[in-house]
Amino acid sequence: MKSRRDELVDTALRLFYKQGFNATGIDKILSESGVAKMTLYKHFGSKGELILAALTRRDEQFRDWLTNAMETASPDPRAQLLSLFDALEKWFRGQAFKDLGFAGCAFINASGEFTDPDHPAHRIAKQHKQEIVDHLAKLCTKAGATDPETLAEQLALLKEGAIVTAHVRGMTESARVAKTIATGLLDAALRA
Amino acid sequence: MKSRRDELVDTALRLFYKQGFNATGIDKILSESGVAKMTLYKHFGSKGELILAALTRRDEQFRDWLTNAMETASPDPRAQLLSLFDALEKWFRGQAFKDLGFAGCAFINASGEFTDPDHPAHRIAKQHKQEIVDHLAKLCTKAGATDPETLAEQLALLKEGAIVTAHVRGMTESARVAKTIATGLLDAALRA
DNA sequence: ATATATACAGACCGATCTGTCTATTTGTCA
DNA sequence: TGACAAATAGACAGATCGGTCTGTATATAT
Repeated sequence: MKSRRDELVDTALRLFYKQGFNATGIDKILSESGVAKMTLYKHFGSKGELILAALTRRDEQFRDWLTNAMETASPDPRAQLLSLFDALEKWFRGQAFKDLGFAGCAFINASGEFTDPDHPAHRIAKQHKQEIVDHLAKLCTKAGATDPETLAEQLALLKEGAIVTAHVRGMTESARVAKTIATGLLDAALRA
Repeated sequence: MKSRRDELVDTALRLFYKQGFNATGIDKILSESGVAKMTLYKHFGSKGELILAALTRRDEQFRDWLTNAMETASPDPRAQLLSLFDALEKWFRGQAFKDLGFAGCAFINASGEFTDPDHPAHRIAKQHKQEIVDHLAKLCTKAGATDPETLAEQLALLKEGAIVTAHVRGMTESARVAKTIATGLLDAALRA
């Protein structure tokens, strides 16, 4: 059973994601979640803190989904790395987070609204991206890459490019474009 | 000598880019540009139209800068394609648009705030990205690629990935990561 | 010099924003 | 049952939002 706090964070995440952070007012989050205003300000000191809580929730949710999708795909680390792009394509098609759909990456969007790198929301976004790179690097090591950090950075860059292309241009095939490039990179890096 | 309209669009672009669209109020644009409110509403029917004008201006400005940087780099189309990533790195370092600096891609940011693909601002963003892909495809053809469209999509995806990585994570080296991958792609595609 | 277009300053409007406050209701546990 | 914590509804404040309006000043061109 969900607490009032969870109800708030989930509703906030959904609205922030679909309509933007600054464009989403507190009152809409309250009415859609059925929570009273004072309850919000008891759990969070301000709208800003609710934004951070929503992003933190998204970080957990997204990384859990991604790591699970990759682990499920195959036991082989190389195949797991490639399955990243299959997972992305499902996401782009709206098959990953049913109540959210696809509206780009919440952390890219947050960085676009809060461009200052020191803004707390931007920091969370940066941290989220870094944790994904770290996860990829571990897999690259397991796969036997001679320079796992560099390979992980390359794969992560392909992932970001695919997300942006899918969102801005509505091109869900971007996942396959990225996967093709990634296949070549893995072929070259794991040949040794 | 700049018209009042240009003054408005330039100021609006700068503020929208650095602070976001929804977070930037009309009054701030007016006070910083020194233009009267009625003048704004004589030239533009609404804030929304000013947003579109600012994005249109950015589209011209950015594509002019990019094509010029690439043409200046070399007469060879293959080298021109690679110089895209050198130009990006200069941009990331704040050496491209002095009054604007680097705060990510204005069109990615716009798509993040206006997630609806049918929103006029999102449409402009999509169009901007498409025109860059088209330009790259022309260069790929000139370079002798057997499948210039696919190669252009790949290079464009690398570009988007580099931009996002540079902005969200503050990693200006992302341009070099992308360039390394692009070099491999060009080697393979132009070997024939 | 007069007509015309353009831009100015700034009051003003209704709506909406975040955040505060009071007073009431609900649920839990002893 | 009674006490206590948590959540409720909703009024309210102060600021800011986008947008309208009035009236004045400036500049150019005939």
